[in-house]
Amino acid sequence: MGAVEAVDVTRLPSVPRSAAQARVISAALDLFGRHGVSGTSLQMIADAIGVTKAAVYHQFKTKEEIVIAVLEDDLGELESALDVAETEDVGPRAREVLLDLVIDRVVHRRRIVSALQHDPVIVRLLAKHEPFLLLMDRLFAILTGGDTGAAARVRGAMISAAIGGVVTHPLVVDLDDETLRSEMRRFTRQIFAVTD
Amino acid sequence: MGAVEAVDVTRLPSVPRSAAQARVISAALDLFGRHGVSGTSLQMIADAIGVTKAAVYHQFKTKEEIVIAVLEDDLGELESALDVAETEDVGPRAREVLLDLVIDRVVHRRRIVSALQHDPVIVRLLAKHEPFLLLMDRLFAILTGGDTGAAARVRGAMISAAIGGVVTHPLVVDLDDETLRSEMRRFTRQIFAVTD
DNA sequence: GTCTATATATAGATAGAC
DNA sequence: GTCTATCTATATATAGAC
Repeated sequence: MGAVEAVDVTRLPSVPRSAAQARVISAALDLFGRHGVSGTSLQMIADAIGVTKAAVYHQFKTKEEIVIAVLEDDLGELESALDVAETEDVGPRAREVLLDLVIDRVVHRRRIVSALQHDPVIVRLLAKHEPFLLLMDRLFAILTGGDTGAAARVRGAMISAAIGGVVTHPLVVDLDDETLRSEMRRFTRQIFAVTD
Repeated sequence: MGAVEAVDVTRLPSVPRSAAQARVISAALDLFGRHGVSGTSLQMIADAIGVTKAAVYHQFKTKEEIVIAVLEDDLGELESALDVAETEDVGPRAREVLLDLVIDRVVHRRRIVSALQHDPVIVRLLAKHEPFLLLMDRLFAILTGGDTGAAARVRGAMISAAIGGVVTHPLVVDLDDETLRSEMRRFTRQIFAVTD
């Protein structure tokens, strides 16, 4: 037998993209963030790149494939953050590392994150996407410290929702990234310091 | 001059709805929550009620008018909560009353709230809707206690995002409403008790 | 990899009868 | 208040040339 690479189904597939595919993904990510998936047409994506619809369809057979490609790129970042955090033992230290990485990630892309996270099309897609569900398990394990009681889960869910949602909140739109990031860190730590 | 009712532009218009209009609004609210505004067609709304598209268009001239009607109904609840909270002086007590009312509101409609709040079409609409912006000012004034510093605003925004987002979070989907509500209250109070 | 051209379905919206 | 029928624009998607 030849050297066949074993595929690790517990991890996101890392498909190599052509330059043309990368252009589609980048334009789609921006438009999905601003208009939602349903509010973004193939024509809008094509116009943003400066090609025709047919050229986009040459790269991805369907619109859904574009959505999946966008999500795989996006979730790759989250997977990396989890890999780093898991080098620490499960516990407050791993949680702190993870939250710092996640906060960096959402602040850096604050114009896009919130809308994407709640888009009904994306929510539906991810709910049946096995590698994503495994990522969420890893994320929540660190966030709750393994505690599966109602209190720990509500706390984890609220902090997760807070971090994902705050970056586009009207109350903080005029804050610069650095201020927002540091205040988010400070407040998050304060919460854990007290409720642990 | 006759008895002309003065219109209070600082409050939401309370337009009396016919039964047919109420049916449209109710079906639209449900569908917007599940598919987003862009993902919901007039045909879907008509099918949900059991009439034709033309019948829906007889009640509302455009799709946007339906969205606005849905939001006015929805925000009416928020306005009532603010009216109640503002009978207390601005301060921790008003904040506590407001948060309890808002938590009740989002838990009661947990399947819908989160998607609606982040829908790009709705966000755009509300950003130029004066009565809504005034509601947000009142909400944030109570939430921050009038403190306009970065720390207070990030805290207010995170708590606001946490409450709006937690109710549909995967970590808590299996919790019943009562447990979720009481844990949300407990955690929210704990945060304020420590960070005030 | 990108183009023109086209097929097919469905979107939002209106006219006019009952 | 609801219907049938229809208009126009745009959606996803494909065929085939360069």
